[in-house]
Amino acid sequence: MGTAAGREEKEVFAAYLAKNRLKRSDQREVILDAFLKSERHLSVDDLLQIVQKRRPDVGRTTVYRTLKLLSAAGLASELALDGQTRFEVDYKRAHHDHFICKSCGDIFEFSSPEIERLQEEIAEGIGFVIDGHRHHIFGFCRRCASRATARQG
Amino acid sequence: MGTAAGREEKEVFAAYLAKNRLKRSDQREVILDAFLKSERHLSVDDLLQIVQKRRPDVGRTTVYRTLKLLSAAGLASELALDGQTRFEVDYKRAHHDHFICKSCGDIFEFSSPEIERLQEEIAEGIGFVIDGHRHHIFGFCRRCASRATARQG
DNA sequence: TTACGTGCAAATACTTTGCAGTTCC
DNA sequence: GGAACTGCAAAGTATTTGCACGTAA
Repeated sequence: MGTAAGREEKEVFAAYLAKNRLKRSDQREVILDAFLKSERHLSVDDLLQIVQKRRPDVGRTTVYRTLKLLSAAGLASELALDGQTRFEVDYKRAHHDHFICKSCGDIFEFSSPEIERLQEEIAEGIGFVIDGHRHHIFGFCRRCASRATARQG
Repeated sequence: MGTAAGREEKEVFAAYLAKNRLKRSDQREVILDAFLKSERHLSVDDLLQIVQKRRPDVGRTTVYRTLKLLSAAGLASELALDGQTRFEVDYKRAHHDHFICKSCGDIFEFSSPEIERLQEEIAEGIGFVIDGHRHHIFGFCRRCASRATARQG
């Protein structure tokens, strides 16, 4: 397992390590593998727990450090959410933003070329050069919203 | 000073305190006054420093607590930025979002009814009920961008 | 064999909380 | 007079760093 899935990502990581004269390690391999399989928006602790099921001796510090490497390698991106950082797989994925349910915590992705275009327009107007953005929309997902409605009558 | 400017906001705060059976205090008054005058995006420490010029004995804890009250009273809103929370005056202000310069740290506001409308459309499509959003655009402000360009040639 | 990686513990940064004393109503 | 407010110090999170030891190349 962990051989076929995410093969390209693993190659990218290996290349990144080589290019920067860094070394491979079992820990990094296990962490990357777990991360690629997860396909979600993970906190460091989420990932640590998954990883420790396979290798209980992996430390939290190493997860932090590896996630940073993965970000640098262009495989992961960070999501600053209310004090906790979450990470998502971000290799050859179209840019997207997030709906975040305040009730169940679920995160839904969306993307809108129209919004991106409007951003650019506004930025140009004030001479601002865009380098990235984070667009978080908070509220209630379909399920939680209908549950709340039901409760109210 | 601090009597004419922001009078309405101060009344709102007084009303909020009364309604919740809370008490006024010199500290709260000084903090609110400094906050209203600042007209910017302040960290807790920014505000603490300003406040302490007038009342050196005001503690950081009280600033934290008062800003929370101001948020609850609808006078301030929080801006989660890279681990530090910033606060801005937010009473009867149109909703807006932020450009954040990665070089000088300056924050510029913008708003776009079009973007808001698009958000709503997308949300409807997945049955998501929007309750708020944060749209941070990172990059370089006019001044920093031109400086960088100049440096490169 | 040497530079890099690891885990632990300590340190840091931001924020909240417990508590004893003070102030408002 | 009693509940609320204050500041300090301590505790609580999330994250980073120093260090002695282990390991890949």
